[in-house]
Amino acid sequence: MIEDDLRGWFRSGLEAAAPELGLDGELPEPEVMEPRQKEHGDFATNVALEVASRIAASSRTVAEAIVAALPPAAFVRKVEVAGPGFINVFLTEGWLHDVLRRIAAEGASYGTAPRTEQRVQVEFVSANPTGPLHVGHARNAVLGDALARLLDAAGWTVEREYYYNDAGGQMDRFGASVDASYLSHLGRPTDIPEDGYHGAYIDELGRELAVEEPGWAALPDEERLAAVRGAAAARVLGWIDATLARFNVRFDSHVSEAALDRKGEIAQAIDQLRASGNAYEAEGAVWFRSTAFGDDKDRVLVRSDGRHTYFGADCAYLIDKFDRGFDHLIYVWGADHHGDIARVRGAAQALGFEPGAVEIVIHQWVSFLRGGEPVPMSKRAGTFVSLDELIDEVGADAARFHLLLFGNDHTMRFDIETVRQRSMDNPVYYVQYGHARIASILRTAKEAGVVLQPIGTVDLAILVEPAETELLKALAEVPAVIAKAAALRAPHRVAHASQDLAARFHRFYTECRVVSDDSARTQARLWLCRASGSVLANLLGILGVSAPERMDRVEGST
RNA sequence: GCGCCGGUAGCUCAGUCCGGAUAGAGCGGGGGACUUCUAAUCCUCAGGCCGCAGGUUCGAAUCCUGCCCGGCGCGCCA
Repeated sequence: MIEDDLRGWFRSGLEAAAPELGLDGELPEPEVMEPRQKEHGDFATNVALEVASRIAASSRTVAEAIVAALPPAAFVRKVEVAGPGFINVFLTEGWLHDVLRRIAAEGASYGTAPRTEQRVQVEFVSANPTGPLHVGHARNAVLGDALARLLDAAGWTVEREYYYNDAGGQMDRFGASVDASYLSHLGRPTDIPEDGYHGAYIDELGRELAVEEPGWAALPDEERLAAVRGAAAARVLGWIDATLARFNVRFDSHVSEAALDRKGEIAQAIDQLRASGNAYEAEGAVWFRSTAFGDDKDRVLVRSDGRHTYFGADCAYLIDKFDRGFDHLIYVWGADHHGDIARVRGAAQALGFEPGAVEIVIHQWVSFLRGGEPVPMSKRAGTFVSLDELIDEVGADAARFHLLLFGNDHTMRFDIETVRQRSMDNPVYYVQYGHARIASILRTAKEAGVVLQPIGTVDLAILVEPAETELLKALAEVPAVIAKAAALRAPHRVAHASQDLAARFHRFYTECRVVSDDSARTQARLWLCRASGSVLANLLGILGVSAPERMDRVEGST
């Protein structure tokens, strides 16, 4: 990457100039930045400003000395000292043309880092199977999925996991609700409990089970309830998977709390905490001493009625995860769970794991609106908008892109009316259109009988128009963007990069005719188009958004 | 009351981690560009006490302190 080359170059200049400047001790790693103003060059460093305060010299003097000590370098056209002591570098276009050759060679892997053995698990969605996914799950699903794709691009070996609590009070209420419907459909009218679930899907489940498993009605209450609850949960999990598949979200594994319990892992985990003195009994319950790990309160592992809490199961689940050999664990949680961070990391530490290996990515809430009006949502009352309906209305691509447009810790608005519009309000179509346009150009060239020559034989040096150069620069930045977005767990940076790349392509399209009588220019520009399309597809791929080969105009889409 | 997250153009948001030069983008508003590879596009103009007040620094949207406003959370709920 050019930035790395420049950083090393600046460092050698700095090191060479250090003795005469009287700089001793550790030298800072020069920061390479892209100046906002073109007059300030292609790249710049402020390293002279950084070190000048350490010695009695003006930062400009320091900058001059560093520049004088810089070794010769290819691609560097001009170096100057500017302002208070910035060192600005102007490059020849050759480095940009090299980027094009690199993209041609690397294709779909351009911008990604080499695969490493570092294994990371991303656990997300993890909604309990008490009902279909609704829009409230959308951001978590998309963020977790995009994060997994992004970390994969950054070289991690990634596994995506869905954990669900199929034991506990909520599941009991869900099971009792379906059971009531089940009995009613078999001629034993039964009211759904007051605190139960009331969506239409409950009745659907009850009816299906009544048809398929009428024999359960003869079982004792406990056994029948367990059978109904288990079968209903399995069906709901099936729905959830189907919905997520439509949303382009897939998992490598599903883990059930009840399974952990059956294997005795939960009891074991709690015993382990007791043995190490990190758990104690009080008020008839078993508590984790999370205050010893920075939490503001101790937390209950086993309630006074003998049932473990979700947190108790979480401890067993932590052991389960680490036992599977992950180097790093990421939990994707909504803002309402930020208070749980300290206890989970505390538990990791108490159980003998490296707490730094447990990372929680929090996202803020989404307000769903329809034409400016808030969409009412209550899961128990069954008045939520399901994720399936959202996908029906706006499409998976538009929903995903919109949800990935903003920083994780920003609350965001999602107006279903706006996002469904194929309008300029909708950046996803802007970016996708860029890709479709490129495909269209390549088709046009093919139909015109233009045969793309091997890139090694094409004179790329004729790509010197400002629109071409700006496009090349955007392509050159992509590896750094992906690396940074991954490091910051910030897929929205990828979304913004895709918009920027699309914008630069659209400008290039407007200003530069690709397929023309000038065959040398046609060849060079076709390679630029190919590279742009390939990189755009890579970026969209990280977002889990499709890169269409064509997009037909829609009526009234101006 | 305590904790976490936001507060940047009329609106929605980048930029804050790791301080740099004249703070960016989209939408909306004004004005332009289609006999040309898709006008779902492009160009141009207007629009900013970067919540407020201090502090650190050669330099602060960015770091520190306090405050204001909004969201979320705060012992055996999930």
